[in-house]
Amino acid sequence: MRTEPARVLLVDDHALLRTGVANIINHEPDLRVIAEAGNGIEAIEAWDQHHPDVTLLDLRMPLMEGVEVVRVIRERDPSARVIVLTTYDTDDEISRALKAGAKAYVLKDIAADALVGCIRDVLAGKTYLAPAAAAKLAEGVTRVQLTPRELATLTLLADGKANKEIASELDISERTVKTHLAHLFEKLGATSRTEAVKVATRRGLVRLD
Amino acid sequence: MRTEPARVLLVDDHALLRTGVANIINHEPDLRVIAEAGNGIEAIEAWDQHHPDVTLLDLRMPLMEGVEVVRVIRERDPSARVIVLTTYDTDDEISRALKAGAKAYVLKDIAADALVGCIRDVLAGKTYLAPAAAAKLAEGVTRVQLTPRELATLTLLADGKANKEIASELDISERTVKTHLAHLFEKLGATSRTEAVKVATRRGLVRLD
DNA sequence: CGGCGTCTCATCCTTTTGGACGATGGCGGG
DNA sequence: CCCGCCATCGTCCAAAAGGATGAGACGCCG
Repeated sequence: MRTEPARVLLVDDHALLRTGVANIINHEPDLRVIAEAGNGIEAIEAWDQHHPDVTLLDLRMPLMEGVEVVRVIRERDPSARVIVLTTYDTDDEISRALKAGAKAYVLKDIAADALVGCIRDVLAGKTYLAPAAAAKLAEGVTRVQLTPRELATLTLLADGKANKEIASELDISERTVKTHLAHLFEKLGATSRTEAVKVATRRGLVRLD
Repeated sequence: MRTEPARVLLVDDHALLRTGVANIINHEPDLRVIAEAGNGIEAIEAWDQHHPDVTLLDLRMPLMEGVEVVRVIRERDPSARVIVLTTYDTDDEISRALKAGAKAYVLKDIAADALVGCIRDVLAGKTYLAPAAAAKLAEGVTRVQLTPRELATLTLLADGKANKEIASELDISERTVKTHLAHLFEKLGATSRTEAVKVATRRGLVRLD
């Protein structure tokens, strides 16, 4: 006798991609997409309603970020299995997703059978990292750890603000802003603000879009 | 009697999305995917080989940019029909794609039936713009037109280079760099280099990744 | 031919940035 | 209780950036 197929929740803001993935999954006798969601809020609702065996989740969605969704789901059920399926592979996003409790991190250029294999692995209790993602993490052994204030400063910096404006927004002196900036330059290996923004963007610490 | 189904070439570096879209298209009796490609080079090869009735094309691909693919295809056959199917909607990419000869610009969050409708429209000789894309273009009536030197300066600027380095790389005086920068600030509505990078990135004039 | 835009460069000057010292208070862990 | 990390703020100074103003050369288009 055969057991019931594993129940999959599919979350991505691109309907076209959902269709494609759903098709691949439903093609497998042991897997079945039981719900879809197009943003983070819907994802949580769907998860509450269905309690799927595994959730395929995009980061970068409207309304609620993917990492946050992972966190909420794992809060509801610490044994929940979430696979992050995304386009981007900055070391920051990868490590944040894994830290939040994702079991796997795969990129959207993955082949269909590899994705299916990954889902089965995760259902079997294993974890899976896309080679590219693993490499990014490895090189990130020298991971930058920014303090809250440094991150705040960096965010405003990337927004094109001047030191004076940053100081005023954070309600600190311009001198302190310079200190944070000096630390940022140090940690990011940059020598100027524009270079810092470039490096931070590459690493996924801030986003300009 | 019925005519042969229209032949579609599908180009995207995400295999999963190709599967999804192919599935949707092949579901329609009057459409058929006759080839797929995962990057720009393959796309040209496939086009040469098959001369499809319509090409669905992602911008942002490895090896060869989508806009360039549009250009090459339209060079081969000025009546070729290309639909750009992408995730991003910066006014710069939209207008460059249309200028290169794309017949339609749709985003990946489009619904399946809308995509099919768009393909039929284009096959019928019409054009189609995603509402979001159209809006971006409209607001971009005040489109910035950068001169070649300004763009070169902007690119190096976004790479975090100092004026002196930019001057040396472009083989001009630092003074001239400042002039270009001043013009850039003027056109982008920025007052500092970091702000200029932010605005330029948002508009799709440069990319940091 | 006579603008118009682009690219080039200059000088003068102010503001901003970033580096080099240093210094205080708080807080958590060994 | 001390050490290290974080956050805060100072001064002094040199370099970089940016604004004001002006100008010569070239090419294109009406």
